[in-house]
Amino acid sequence: MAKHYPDLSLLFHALADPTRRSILTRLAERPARVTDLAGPTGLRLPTVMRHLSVLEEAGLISTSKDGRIRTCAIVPEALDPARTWLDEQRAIWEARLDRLDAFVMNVMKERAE
Amino acid sequence: MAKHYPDLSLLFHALADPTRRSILTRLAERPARVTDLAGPTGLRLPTVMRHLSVLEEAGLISTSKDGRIRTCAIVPEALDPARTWLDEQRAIWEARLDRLDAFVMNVMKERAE
DNA sequence: ATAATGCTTAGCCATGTCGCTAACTATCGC
DNA sequence: GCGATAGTTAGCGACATGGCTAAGCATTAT
Repeated sequence: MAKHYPDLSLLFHALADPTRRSILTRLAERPARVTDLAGPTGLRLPTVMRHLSVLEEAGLISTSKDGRIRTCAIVPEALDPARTWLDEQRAIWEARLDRLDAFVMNVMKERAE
Repeated sequence: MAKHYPDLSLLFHALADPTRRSILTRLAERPARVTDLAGPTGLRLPTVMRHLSVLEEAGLISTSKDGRIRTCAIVPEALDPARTWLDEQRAIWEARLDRLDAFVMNVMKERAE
C-alpha cells in the first residue's frame, strides 16, 4: 500500500503556478505556437519557454518543431495521476469520517440508554 | 467563465512536496501531534513545523493546541477546489478531443465520397 | 522547585524558482 | 543573400524553499 507516485511532485508543482495553469487552459482550446502562448501572459519569450519546459517535464504538454515554429499541445491523460491521488485521498479521508460518525452515533446511543 | 480560484496555487504547491503528502496520508488515519508526525519523516521538528504551516495555510489541515500539545487534523473538503479544477480541465480537454474526432471523421467521410 | 517534554522562534546555508536582458541560431519571405 | 521572424541559450538578481542548529518558552511530571 501507500504507492510511491514519483511524478506527482512534478505534476502538482507544474499546476501550482497560475501562469502555467492559464497556458494549459489556453492549450485546451487548441494547440498553439510559443509566441501565441506568450502574448496573453505579458511575459517574455524565455520566461514562457521555461514554463513550457516545466509543463513538458511534468508530461502535461507535448511539443514539436516544424521549421522555426514549435507547436504545443496538451496531453489529456497527464492529469490522471493527480486525479487518482485526489480520489484515493478523498476515499480514505471520508472513510475515516464515517468511522468517526459511527463512533459518535455509538456514544449517543449508549448515552440514550 | 474561467473562474479565478485564488487558492489553487497554494493548494497545488502544498501537495507538490512528498513529505507533505505523506503527512496528509498519515493524518488521514487519525489526528496526530506534531512530534508523532515528525517521527516517520526523519526530519527535525522545526522543519516539520514549516511543512505543517504550509499545509495549514493551504487549508489542508487544521491544528489546535491543548496545553503544550498541538494536534493536527485533516480538513477533508480542502481537496475539493483541486478536484473541481481537474474535473473542469478534463471536461474541456475531452470536449476538444471530441471535436477533433468529429473533424477527422468528417475529413474521412469526405474523402470516401 | 526542578527537570523533562513539546513546541516555537531566529537565523544560517544551499538550492530552486521566476522574472529579466542580451546575444545567438535557424528558418522564411523577398 | 538579407532582413524579418521564431525560438533558444546564457546568465543575472530577487526572492522562496527545505533542510539544519541553537536557544527560548510553556506545560507537565517528579
